[in-house]
Amino acid sequence: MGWVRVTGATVGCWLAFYNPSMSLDLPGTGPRPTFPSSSDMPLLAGLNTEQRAAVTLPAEPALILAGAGSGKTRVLTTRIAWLLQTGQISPGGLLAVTFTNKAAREMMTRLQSMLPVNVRGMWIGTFHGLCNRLLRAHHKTAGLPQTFQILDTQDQQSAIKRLCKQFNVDEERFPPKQLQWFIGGCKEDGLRPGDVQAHDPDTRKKVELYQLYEEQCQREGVVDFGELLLRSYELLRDHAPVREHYQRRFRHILIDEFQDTNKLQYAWIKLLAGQGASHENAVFAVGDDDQSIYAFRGARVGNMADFVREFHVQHQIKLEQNYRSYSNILDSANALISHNKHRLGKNLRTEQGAGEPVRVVESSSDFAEAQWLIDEIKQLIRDDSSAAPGRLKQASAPLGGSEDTPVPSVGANIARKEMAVLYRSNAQSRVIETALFNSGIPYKVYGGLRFFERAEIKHALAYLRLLENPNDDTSFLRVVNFPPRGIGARSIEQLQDAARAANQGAGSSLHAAVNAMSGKAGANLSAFVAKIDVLREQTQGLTLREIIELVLEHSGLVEHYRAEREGADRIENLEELVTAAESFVSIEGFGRDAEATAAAENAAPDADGEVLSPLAAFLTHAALEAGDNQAQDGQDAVQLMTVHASKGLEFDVVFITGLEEGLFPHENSLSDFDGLEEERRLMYVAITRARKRLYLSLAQTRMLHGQTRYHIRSRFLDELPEETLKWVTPRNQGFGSGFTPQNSYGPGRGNGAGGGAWNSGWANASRSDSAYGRDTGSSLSSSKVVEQAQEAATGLRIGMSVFHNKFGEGKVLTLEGSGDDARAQINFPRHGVKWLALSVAKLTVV
DNA sequence: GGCGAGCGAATTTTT
DNA sequence: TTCGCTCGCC
Repeated sequence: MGWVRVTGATVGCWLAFYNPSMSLDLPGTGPRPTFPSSSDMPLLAGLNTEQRAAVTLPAEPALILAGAGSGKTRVLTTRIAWLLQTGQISPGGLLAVTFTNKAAREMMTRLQSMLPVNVRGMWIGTFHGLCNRLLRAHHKTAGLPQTFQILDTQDQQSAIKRLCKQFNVDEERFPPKQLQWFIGGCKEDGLRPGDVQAHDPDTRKKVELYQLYEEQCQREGVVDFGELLLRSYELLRDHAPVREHYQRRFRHILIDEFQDTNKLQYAWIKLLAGQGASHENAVFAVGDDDQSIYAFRGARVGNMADFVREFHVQHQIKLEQNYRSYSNILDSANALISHNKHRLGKNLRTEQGAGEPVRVVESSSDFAEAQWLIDEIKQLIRDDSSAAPGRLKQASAPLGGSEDTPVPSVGANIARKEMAVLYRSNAQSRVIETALFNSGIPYKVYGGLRFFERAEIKHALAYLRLLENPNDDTSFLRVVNFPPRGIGARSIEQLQDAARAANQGAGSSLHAAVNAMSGKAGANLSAFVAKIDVLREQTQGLTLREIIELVLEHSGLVEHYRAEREGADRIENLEELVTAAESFVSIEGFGRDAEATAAAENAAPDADGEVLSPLAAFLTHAALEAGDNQAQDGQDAVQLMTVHASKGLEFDVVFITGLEEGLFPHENSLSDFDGLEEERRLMYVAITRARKRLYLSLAQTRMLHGQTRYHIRSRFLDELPEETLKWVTPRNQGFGSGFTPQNSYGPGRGNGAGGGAWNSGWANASRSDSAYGRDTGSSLSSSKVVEQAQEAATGLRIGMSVFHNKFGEGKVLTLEGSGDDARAQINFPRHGVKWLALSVAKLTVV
């Protein structure tokens, strides 16, 4: 069965992220029914043995190791539904945590389709969403203003930059980026400035800045993402009544993607679960250590093992039955991941047949790779009527069979949106995009700016935030002179000085400091502040929509963009903001509902009883959910994304591109063992996205940072079992042999059995270049001349494989000089890139 | 205050 | 190569 994919429709569940409307049924106060035997329950129909076991586990800590495509989300949601239906828990008594809003939404949508339950009241959401909810309900206890604003990463960076300027920090020595990373890291480890061990001057300085940053945030009434978690962790840790209330309440805690939790998140869960306390709530953790690909941002796979140990987990269930892919694909994935040392151990299996072999294609360049991709995609889209002989229609016969038997071919009639082109890094998409664009194939790239991250939207939000919280200096600075109103850097500097000096040196917000300003600067600033203050008054009692419309008009934003040449899109987005607010309100039903909601929430001890205004709620929503990357879905388009972005998705056809050493695995990750293992897990994720057909592709040369780079093929290709692969282009040993781009794949391709076979060699470089409307011919040939000269002088060629006594086999990357001065840059897979003087080094051509 | 030259950096990313 | 940021000039 397919996955329910929720796209675009962000409706229905916003409330759960910021505004509680839980029912008051606490565990223990509800009925305590007897459980029907599991086989009677329609909920459980269609689950396999392991899935069913997981769903119906008793209320004890459990770890579900859920392989790719094993029905993880289904198990999680069915578990919740089962707990509810069997009366073991009331909707208010469970907590379900996900990493993304999308996952939370999907869970709620599915849950709703299983049970007639009001998911809006349930505590299902992201870590950040739930922490926000806790902090809003207990803002006084947590030491925050009720209307605290949330800084996203951009805001945080500008806040740090501002701080650095103010304290004359040398930004060369302490780049704001690095400080941001440092602060985030401390918070993730649960460390306040006073807790950080600093043994060197640099660290001491950073800690000092961390301290100052905290003070700044506190003064301004803003919290960053890390703070949301840490503050809520501390709230629970330091306030027993609050902690005990929630511990009593959340008898079941379910966590999705457990392998992605960081240290603080795990600690938070332990607190809520009452781990180590007299009674423990049932933590149901679902995850896959093989799909842990976020160590770089703090995820700790080790949490899985810690969880098993610390919670004395008795129930570990592996979901290894895969419902997605054919076995050639799964066997490849299994074989690859078996090269990792640190694993909990798991092997995917399928009842579908072998399916097609995994196709491997080597091209001469990234351009040729893109061109090949286009041709292949065209072939796949093509209607059956024009399909080449040997290509079968989509399988209707029983699936399976070896490579020899007719295989369920996906050779034709594949929807574009069922094809995904994956790459390791975003930079790789460019060439592919250009090629797709020129060939007129619709495509959609994931990544990039999201709706609420767009400059014009952030400007509008800044005005709105100032209405809610005039002390928000980040927002103040963002719009004080946007649209331009004659307030330059000098005025702002003066204002900042005044703010610092205010309150006997304790400092004040910029907004408050405006009074102290005089002269022309003072007049302009006063006018701005007055505008904000008037707007605040004018918007009293208005609906959210009216507030935003008023602000857009009076801020001058719309007017400003109207005068701009390319402002039309921005105005459109601003209009979209009104629409977003509108639907936000209509879905949340602000008003009666919110009152009731707050009342319910305040059942918690020490809860602070105000209702969040619709505007404040909307601003929170905007910060916690940045919105879709690209709104125009609905169109049938080829999907382009990084491997990271593909996690959790699946497609009939998957192209994994750029399988070259240095790219995938990425060179930056090669220095340490863990890095390489994470790259391998990344590759594992990529492979397991494919349902029916998988292509692995690599290019011998690639434009990177404006230079042509030579790569050898990824070690991952060599880690795949030969019998599941089909090398569509000849498999070279190493590299080098026959590096002559004269070969063309010519007109006769695409006629092989099983489809996609291709005659020989690589795409003709000039041909593919012309397809992009670029003429790189001259530069190609001139560099070729140089190459040839060097070849003659050294006896080596770029791309050639050579053998060195100490370093082993390597590939020639660069040649320089001639005669005794001749040297070569050689990439040795085991020893890295070396420069060798050819008069000294003994090299043998392989 | 706006614009253009010049410089440096350039995995992966959600909240 | 290309993007984003800073700096300096008009």
